[in-house]
Amino acid sequence: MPDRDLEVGPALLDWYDRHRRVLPWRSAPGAASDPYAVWLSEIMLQQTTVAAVKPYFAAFLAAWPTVRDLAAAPLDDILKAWAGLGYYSRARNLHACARAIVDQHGGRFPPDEVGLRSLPGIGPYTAAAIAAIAFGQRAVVVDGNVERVMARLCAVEEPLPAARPRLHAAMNRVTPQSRTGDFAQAVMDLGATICTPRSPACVLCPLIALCDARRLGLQADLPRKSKKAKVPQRGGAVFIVHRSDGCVLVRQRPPEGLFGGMTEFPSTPWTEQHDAEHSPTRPVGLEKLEGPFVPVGTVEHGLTHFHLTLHVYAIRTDRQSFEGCRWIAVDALAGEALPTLMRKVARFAQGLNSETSTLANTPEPEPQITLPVQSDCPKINLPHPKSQAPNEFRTRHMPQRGRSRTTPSA
DNA sequence: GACCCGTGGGA
DNA sequence: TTCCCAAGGGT
Repeated sequence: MPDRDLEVGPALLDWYDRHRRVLPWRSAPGAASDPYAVWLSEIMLQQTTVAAVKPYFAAFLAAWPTVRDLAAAPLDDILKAWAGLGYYSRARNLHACARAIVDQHGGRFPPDEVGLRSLPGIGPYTAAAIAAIAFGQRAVVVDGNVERVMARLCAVEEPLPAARPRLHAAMNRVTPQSRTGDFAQAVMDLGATICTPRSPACVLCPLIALCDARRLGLQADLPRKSKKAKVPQRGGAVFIVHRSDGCVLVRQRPPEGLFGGMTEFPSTPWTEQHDAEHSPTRPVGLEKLEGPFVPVGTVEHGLTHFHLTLHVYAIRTDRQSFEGCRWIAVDALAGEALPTLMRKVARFAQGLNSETSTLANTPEPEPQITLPVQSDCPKINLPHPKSQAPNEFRTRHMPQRGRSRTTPSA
């Protein structure tokens, strides 16, 4: 049905001209877009919601208005600004990509898919998106939205991810020769607002007359997906080592892997058979640390491949140095490259710093030490290194502390 | 293809 | 509560 394929482009572009979302990284209709802004937004939007990206996009653009500014920045500044957004390899690749643009491409983005694809952090989707949106190239842009829309439009019943080649081919057939960038964003807007994963709003859809799934009544069942195994549980102990001057001990994660390059509180490895009752094992580098360990609560955190329970211990010490660690004032934690997981831990650090530890002086009836730390997690997010970034990030309240303990629990 | 890699919001 | 999912990329 090649006629149908030709109708999709005009129908969708017409809809896009009337209903496109207004987003900070989008240029005005018809205006040229800044490749740097397009690239930055595309990297941030990988597996990340528009709402989560907005404040980070604004902060980055304010701090580093051009790719040269970004390339000149220390990686750690970028990690600090990225903290909380997740998938931190994106930030490392962002930095590497900016440097490659400056060092190998004269400070300009390659205007074609092949050139873009060779840069760190730019895969098939992002290369196509930048080529189409920023450079007006005809490219087949396929992300999760596009896959869903194509699966429904063409009633592809083969489950993902096996159906990918078929869905890419469908997008290729439907992509017009001109306004490719607008078309790609139109499909994504449609997927985000109408052709949604659950209960699609077909009555509002500009493609309703062209949609095979709708015709067959399959729209709610597509795309099919192979189901995923549930995530395992892991646990560990994390230590807030604090001095009387209000400093706590932190260290950097290894440069690659989980939370690579980010700041953390020293902790044991996170294992599947962590025993909370067991005496807390000192992390590598803290072997000389002496008790008493004061259990101050637990932190729950969901990650992509496992769920983590961290048992938090506070330890007072006068030792001046620990292998691979550094001291930092509790008040300065907000400016650190702390991932959200560690910001949850950081909540327990506040109030531990005074000479008369509040832990020893606030008797509470509650026998439980475990504290709920859930959705209202720590927005201890940072002011920005260079600019004074938008102050939508700020520390909130302190967690309530459980019963006081002054004796070693281990 | 299979895994790894974060986080927050909605149903 | 639990599960799903969001403008994916790297290995």
